[in-house]
Amino acid sequence: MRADAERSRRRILDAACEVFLERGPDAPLDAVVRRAGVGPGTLYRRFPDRTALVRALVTDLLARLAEAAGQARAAEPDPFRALRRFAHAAADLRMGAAIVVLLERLVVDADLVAVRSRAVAEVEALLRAAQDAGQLRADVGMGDLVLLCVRVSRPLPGGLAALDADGTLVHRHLDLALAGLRPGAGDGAGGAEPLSFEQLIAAAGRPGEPSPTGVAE
Amino acid sequence: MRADAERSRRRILDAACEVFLERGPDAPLDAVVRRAGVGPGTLYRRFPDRTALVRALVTDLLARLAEAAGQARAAEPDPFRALRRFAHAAADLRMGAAIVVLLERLVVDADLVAVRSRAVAEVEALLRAAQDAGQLRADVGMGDLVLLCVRVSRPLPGGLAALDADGTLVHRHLDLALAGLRPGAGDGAGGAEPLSFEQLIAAAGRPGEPSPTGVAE
DNA sequence: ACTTAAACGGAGAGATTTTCTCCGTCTTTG
DNA sequence: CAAAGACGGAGAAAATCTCTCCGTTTAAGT
Repeated sequence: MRADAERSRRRILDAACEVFLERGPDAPLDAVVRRAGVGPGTLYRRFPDRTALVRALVTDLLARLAEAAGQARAAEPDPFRALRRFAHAAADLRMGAAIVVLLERLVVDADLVAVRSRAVAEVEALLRAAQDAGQLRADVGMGDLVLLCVRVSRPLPGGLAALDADGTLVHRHLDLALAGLRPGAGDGAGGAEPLSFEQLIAAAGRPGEPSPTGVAE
Repeated sequence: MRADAERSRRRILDAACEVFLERGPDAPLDAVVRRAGVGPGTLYRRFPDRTALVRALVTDLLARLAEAAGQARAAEPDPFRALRRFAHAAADLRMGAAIVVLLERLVVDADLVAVRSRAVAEVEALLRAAQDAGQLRADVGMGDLVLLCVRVSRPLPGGLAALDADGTLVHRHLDLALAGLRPGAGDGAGGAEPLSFEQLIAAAGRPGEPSPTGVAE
């Protein structure tokens, strides 16, 4: 692959990540094009249709997510700190959020299952370790962790996004939220069981929700 | 005002709240119409243009927000519990989120300043009381509180919204996040000063951000 | 340097979506 | 039960989005 082609691909993928994150998986590809600073032709040449783009993006992100989790585990002996480092890395890369936004749109084929399983396993290891060490509330599941990351690391709506151009606030709020996951912290977590990853996937894949932005038409 | 007119008005405002929350302040009014289950004529008769609708919505929400804060303060003697009650009420009413999404679009006139000041004062009282009682970290500002509410109570993206049709998860995660605001909790909040309300407003009103969904075009 | 194969940007046709008005019908209220 | 007013929806006009085609530019090998 030619060098400029590779560069374009990256720019498109990065732009798509941001755009889908902000506007949902039905965001105009036109917006991706503008954000990426390439011509429409370039996008459509490389990704024949929306699905191809989404699939490439998800695969890319899941791989990087698994990578980050592994690195966090290797770099931090303390289980909670490892988890925290991972959460921050995930936020930086806009990973959790993008993945969740996008997963629902895809027919999950074998390839995707493979890369997803690897990512889930890595993160689950982090979570388990922290819980086994008694450094993380027992009533917090993978689903809770992922959703927390999604919620905190999503770009703020509208002009508020400008508040956090450099991501300082995301990290600040992520730390605040993580503090709530320590064993001693606060009041019980307002009812309900820990949320598992399976529940998350089940909801995301649920058919019959026509609009991806969640608006019932 | 005729009874059915009043009913339509409410349905439109409620629908607009949800829709703007999910799709940003540029969401098609058409979507509001569909969600509200009224005809386009009805919307455009009552709200001549987008601005009129947004203004009415924001005013309505700010008033309810102030109301909720007052009630929380009256109902709970314990300052942290009062704050917590308020946060849950705000989440239920989708208030914080909607307000923040919308504020930026408006020329802030005297009316709006008045209703906004009242709301801010009420919430600030809650916050101060909790801090003075030593039940809330000192390094948390109004901005942090509001943003936390916004982040946690925003509808989840895409199909994930279905996970939380009844709002159970929002309350669960709100409690987790609030737990992170207790004085003892966790590690320091990843650098940075407390975020004030003024900073929030300044960012929201910042001109030169053409797209309200935050996509640079 | 030069050739060639490949990638690039952007104009623009066609399809789709969104805005907003007009009007015939139905509802509230006195 | 009459009149004033509200309602829904069809649809014209405008805006946006998708996707293709093609002349120009760029990278890589000789």
